Amino acid sequence: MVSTFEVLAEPRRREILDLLRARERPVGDLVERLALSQPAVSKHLRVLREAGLVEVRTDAQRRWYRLRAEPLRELEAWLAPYRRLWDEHLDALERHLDTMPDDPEESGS
Amino acid sequence: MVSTFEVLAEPRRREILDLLRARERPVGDLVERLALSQPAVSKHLRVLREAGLVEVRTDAQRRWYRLRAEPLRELEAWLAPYRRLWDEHLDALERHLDTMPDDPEESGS
DNA sequence: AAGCTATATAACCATAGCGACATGTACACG
DNA sequence: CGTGTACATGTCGCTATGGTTATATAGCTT
Repeated sequence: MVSTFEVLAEPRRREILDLLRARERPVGDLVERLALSQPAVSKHLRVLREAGLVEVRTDAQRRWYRLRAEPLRELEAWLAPYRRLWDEHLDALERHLDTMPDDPEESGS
Repeated sequence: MVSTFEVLAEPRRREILDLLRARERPVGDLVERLALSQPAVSKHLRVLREAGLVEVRTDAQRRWYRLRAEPLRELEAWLAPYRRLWDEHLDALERHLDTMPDDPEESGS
């Protein structure tokens, strides 16, 4: 099994998800937009499927792929504790700038 | 150059960041806690450094590594549009459950 | 049933990533 | 100034991954 992080490491797979964010799409549609071979796209879709990031619906020969955002919560959860950190750093920077004297030439080069 | 996504695909690197979230640490400390060889850890640290996810401070022979959360904003930014999606889906589920009649036997098997 | 369409799978190749071991480098200390 | 400590870097082997080409599968269509 592959973690959500590894699945998203692939730029093409992120592109696919971005495309599916707009709407459900058949494979051929993705192939066109990604300028990638059909088997390559199918392979990525398989990985995404096994990670639960997409669902398929069969309609005659067409397979319509749809986004499933739920596994992205894992990302969200991991990221959460870091969010406060960059906020803190920004605050620190602001405080720093607030206490700076207004002589930009001073510390040059 | 390596994208933040690829950098975070490695479980060990996420572990390293998680450790650094608590406090600045020298390499040896990370080696102990990760049960990984020192060169392996150094290699991961190099990747993290080049991605701007950590900073080093030299103190005699020790190198103290510190977290830099800022590049994680890229993740955050990518994730943002998806966040509403899983919220929407939850809402849809809730609405669905609200309109369900209370006869759990009906749709069995 | 034959043939076309849409997609999946198989087989193969090239490359990259991660690990371990060995070695280089920088600093402290006696 | 040689030795130990703390870390980085080089090299190598293995495995995994992503791409391509060829082929299998499934469903219309006539």
